[in-house]
Amino acid sequence: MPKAQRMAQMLTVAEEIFAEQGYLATSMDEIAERVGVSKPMLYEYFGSKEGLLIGCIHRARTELREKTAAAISGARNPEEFLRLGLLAFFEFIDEHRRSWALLRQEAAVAVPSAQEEVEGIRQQQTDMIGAVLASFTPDIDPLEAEAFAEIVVGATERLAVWMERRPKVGPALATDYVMNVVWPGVAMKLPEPAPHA
Amino acid sequence: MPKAQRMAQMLTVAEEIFAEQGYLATSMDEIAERVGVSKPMLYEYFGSKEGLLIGCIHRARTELREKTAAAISGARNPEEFLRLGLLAFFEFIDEHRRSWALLRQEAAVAVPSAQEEVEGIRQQQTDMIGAVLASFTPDIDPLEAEAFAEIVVGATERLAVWMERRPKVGPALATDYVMNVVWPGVAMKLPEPAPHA
DNA sequence: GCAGTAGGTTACTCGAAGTAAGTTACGAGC
DNA sequence: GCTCGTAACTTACTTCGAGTAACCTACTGC
Repeated sequence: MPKAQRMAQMLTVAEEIFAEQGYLATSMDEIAERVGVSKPMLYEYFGSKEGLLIGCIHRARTELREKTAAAISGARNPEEFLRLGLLAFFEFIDEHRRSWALLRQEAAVAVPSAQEEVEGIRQQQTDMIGAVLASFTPDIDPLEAEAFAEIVVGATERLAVWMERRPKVGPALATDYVMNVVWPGVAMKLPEPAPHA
Repeated sequence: MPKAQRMAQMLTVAEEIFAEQGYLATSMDEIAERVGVSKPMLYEYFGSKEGLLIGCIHRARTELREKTAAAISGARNPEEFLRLGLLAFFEFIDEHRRSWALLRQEAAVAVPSAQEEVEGIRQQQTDMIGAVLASFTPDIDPLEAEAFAEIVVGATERLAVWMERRPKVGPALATDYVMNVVWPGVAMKLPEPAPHA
């Protein structure tokens, strides 16, 4: 099997097993076996167990970025921008329930570099939100804008975890909850009273 | 050395080394050596490496609960309640910068039971916030109240991490930021227009 | 002065990450 | 239609660290 295809397969299998059992409890031999290949192949392509984990996170991150970019491209005002971005995120999580737990929870633990990958995901989010604020209300205190972005990301992540325990709460409702809490505080800082498009 | 004292010392050393190097990169031999004792003593008192980690988290959790309880005991209205609780949290984080990274990031990774300990911390927080809302606005939708609590906890955690990158932002300012964003959305649901005590 | 136990150690096992060295499949050039 | 190079793969290790068995020692109450 060609390299690219094999790597993709390895990532898929690894993501699944990591999510099932946790990073620590999973052995490279086990992943190799389930891929149908021997352990050194994993090392050939990913360098280390940590490298494999990072590969999983990186792929998810890329996918999330693309979906979000597509979702927000049509927004015309900051509220819509934020809402569409949040919705894209929650939908992504909803589709990846299992892997999500892994990427968020497991990754953090082990390796500094996996940590960085995860932070990269958050960076994407905070940058996006920061950009919304800055473009629509240029006179906002930059530090406060940054804090706001972090708050929204934190709230969103937490609600994503919560969503898993509350099956009745889907992406749309989760988005509403975040917007309800967070938007009034922002609208007060906007130049015009937040036009509803 | 008596058991209780030795255990406390072990926790202190473990917390420090885990925070420095990460959970995975730390060996039990290393911790034992720095404590000045042999490895089986760690196993005698904590059962496993995971047990040791959980011990660290548990101790921090207990301390946080006590500080928070003390801080909010004097609050007279929901806004003050929330503000004092947030402040206590940020101050706790501020005092434990190093350990904080560990408890939040490392714990998640490894072990299901460590995960539970960390969730226990969040549970404390969400329960507290949920209680505030419920007691002051009894007619709120319970699911929405829960969502709100999760949002506040997520926002707070995220801002705590951010605080470490922004040394100028201390507990007081962090509390303000969270309140600024989050409070207007809640105040709208309160029976009276949120009296400032 | 002796018994029991709290606090401690040395010296192992075992499993999993990571590696060295070698093997097979297969397309390009003659 | 053979052969050379390389991409894809394997077997058989080494190494390191979690966890354990078995044994030691000093103090405390009787």
